Amino acid sequence: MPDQSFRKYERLLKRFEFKKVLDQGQKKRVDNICTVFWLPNGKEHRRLGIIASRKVGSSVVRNKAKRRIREVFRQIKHQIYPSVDIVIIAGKKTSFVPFAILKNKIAQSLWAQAV
RNA sequence: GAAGUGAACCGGGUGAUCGCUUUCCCUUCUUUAUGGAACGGAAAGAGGAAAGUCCGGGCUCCAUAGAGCAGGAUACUCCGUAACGCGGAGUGAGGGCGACCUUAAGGAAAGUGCAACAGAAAGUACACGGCCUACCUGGGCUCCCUGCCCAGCGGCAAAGGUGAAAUGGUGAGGUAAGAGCUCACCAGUGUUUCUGGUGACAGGAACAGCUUGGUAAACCCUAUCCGGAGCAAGAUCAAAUAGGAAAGUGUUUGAGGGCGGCUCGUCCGAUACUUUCGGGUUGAUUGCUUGAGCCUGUCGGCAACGGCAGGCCUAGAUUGAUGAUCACCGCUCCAGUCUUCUGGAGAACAGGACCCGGCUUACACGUUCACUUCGGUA
RNA sequence: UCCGGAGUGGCGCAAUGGUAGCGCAAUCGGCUGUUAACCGAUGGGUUACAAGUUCGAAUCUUGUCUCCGGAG
Repeated sequence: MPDQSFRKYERLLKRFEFKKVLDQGQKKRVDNICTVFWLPNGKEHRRLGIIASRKVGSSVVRNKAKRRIREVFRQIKHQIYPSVDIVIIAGKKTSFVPFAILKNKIAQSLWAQAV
């Protein structure tokens, strides 16, 4: 059983960290569901940041989108190149597509980047 | 059985695996130490509206929060409450066959304003069309008086049409014509008074004067209440940058400041303000959850609510913790089978951010109680 | 957390208690060989929603919804 934990040092927490990834990283859209940015960070672990603006919906919908993306990252993080910062911008459909589809789509996009 | 009225409740449950936040315990690492980090274990972990931010408080700072003006809010009565614009019980008015519901419900006899169109007139009432010539003046008819006709000076507000609204209504008397001018009854107003009620008010009696329009969710008046800002309040620690430069203005004869405006008062008080140039930080801890707290019982009260006794401890995040997968049970809908099973779909509104009391709004499947009207049967 | 503003035909805007209007757009007709321009006509509104005050409400009052903006 691989480690599926998701601790605080694995997250992006500051405004400038987000800005660096968004400005300098590479971008890919995932089928109207969300948008993924990535940038190598030179550390020994991956870090994830999630953006869910008010356009996505009410606070219930926004929090649900964040939790689902966090869950996907937790399950697939060992398939990703180890030292990279990732920012995912949630879209309106993120909270409503079935979880298996969401997981496959995000995994594919990150897998393609790793190769 | 149908239609309806008013309250109260619920907001799926159990179990498993992985993961998140906080607290406690143990071990290890690090640190002079407080402390910090990691593995493991245990416990706890969103709502009835957490929402809108519409009111009221607690708490913190500004003076132990002061006076007046301005400004704002409220507006039948009594009670409840920390307080309220909230709640309870009543009163008046309006609606409904009824259960019951609605109600910003002080003052128009302090003043200013407003009322389209229509209408004579929309307010110190007026006189379009009308009615009348008793009194007075002039003219005519008439032999004269009496009398008649016309006009004037005047009198009148009954009938007319308009409008949302036109100065009480009906009847009789009265008169030149009329009029609360007088009378009877009715409606309404004011004063005094009796009875009931804590009170709003209700019921009755006497007298007065006949009558005073609507609008204050128009300005306003009256009464009561309100100091300001808000946990990004406030407090502590650490780091970094700077204790900058130039010009102008004011000042111990008091500058300037004390978180909405003005005046006063009071406190602090030696540097303050404006413009231009240049530079830098926005971390950690605390506030932070024991509170007008929740549950049970009992007593007082119609009730809201309050007193007493016992028990309980129940989120504290900061890119912001509740998710993913699975099994079973329960609910709703659809299809098959066929009278109890199988399969599929679905389960709302919605997420704490200092904390409480209310109000308002959103809400799936449902449950319970009390009452009303109509119909049927006995 | 606190504080403002707006909502009227498809679009942009008027109307400060008294018949809901203007421009563009739309539809129809004319002009032209045809289109545009031009000329003439026509339709289109629960004034965001719900209550209330008033004889009468887009306007006044209260509550709600949606959108936009500001301060720290």
